Amino acid sequence: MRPPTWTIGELASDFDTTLRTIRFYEDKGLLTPERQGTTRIFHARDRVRLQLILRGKRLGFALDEIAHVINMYDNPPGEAGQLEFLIADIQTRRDHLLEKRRDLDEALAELDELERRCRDDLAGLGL
Amino acid sequence: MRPPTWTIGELASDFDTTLRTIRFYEDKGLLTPERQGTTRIFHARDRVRLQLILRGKRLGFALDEIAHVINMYDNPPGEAGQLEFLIADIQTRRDHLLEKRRDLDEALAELDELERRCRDDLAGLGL
DNA sequence: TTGCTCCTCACGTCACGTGAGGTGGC
DNA sequence: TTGCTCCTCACGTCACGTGAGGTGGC
Repeated sequence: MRPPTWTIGELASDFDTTLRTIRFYEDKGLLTPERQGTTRIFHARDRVRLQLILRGKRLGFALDEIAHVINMYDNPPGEAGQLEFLIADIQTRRDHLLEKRRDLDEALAELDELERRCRDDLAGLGL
Repeated sequence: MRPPTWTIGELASDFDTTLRTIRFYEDKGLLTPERQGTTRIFHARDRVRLQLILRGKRLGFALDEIAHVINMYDNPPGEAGQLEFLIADIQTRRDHLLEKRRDLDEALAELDELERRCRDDLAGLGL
């Protein structure tokens, strides 16, 4: 039973992204695939990291920030002061995400309102 | 009673953005401020549009898409076929936003989990 | 041999950031 | 006169997109 591996093309289609993007993340040090000759071989760890990176991007974070977060996640510090610092950091990130959720809910409400207007207009035409 | 107007600096600080960003949006045709000499004067319409643009950006939309949506919003079409097309468009946009909300909730859950691990580690150190 | 997937440059693009240098009214 | 805010280039940056040209195993 070998642990599973993936090619760059498999990861790209699994997560609906591009080869270029994955290579770019490697170039930035966010992914560290094994090599067989020139070809990249990805292991489970990089697969998980890619998923986290892409979700971070969809939420509007910069790559620097994402790198910071997934590295925290990979190895939380062992010292008390650093742990407390990390907990504070988590709190501000949570606040940002909650703000983003308010944005989202407002946008959804406006789409509902716009659809309602459209349906009213349609009904008006139908007379 | 004159209708209110704003300078570029006022809008930038009200919405926590930069002069450069606002000028860039004008350059792209998303904002159309009045001019007094070279100085820009913004009216209520552009203020509202700026708010919508910035929220769209925070949600990760491209400027082209945002332009499309706020123009729909400004003047919904009068013809039945176009109205139905717009309603379908609204539906796919809503789906995208709901997907984004799932991303958000997952990220929030993981932050909670990370914080829990940190607190456990802290408690372990405290013995 | 043909297809398919992989590779490395390297220039282009989108959405601004960041000075450089200058103007206009309290 | 000094400060403040406004202005227009224009080059830099971040996160990739998009070919150009080439390699390697079924």
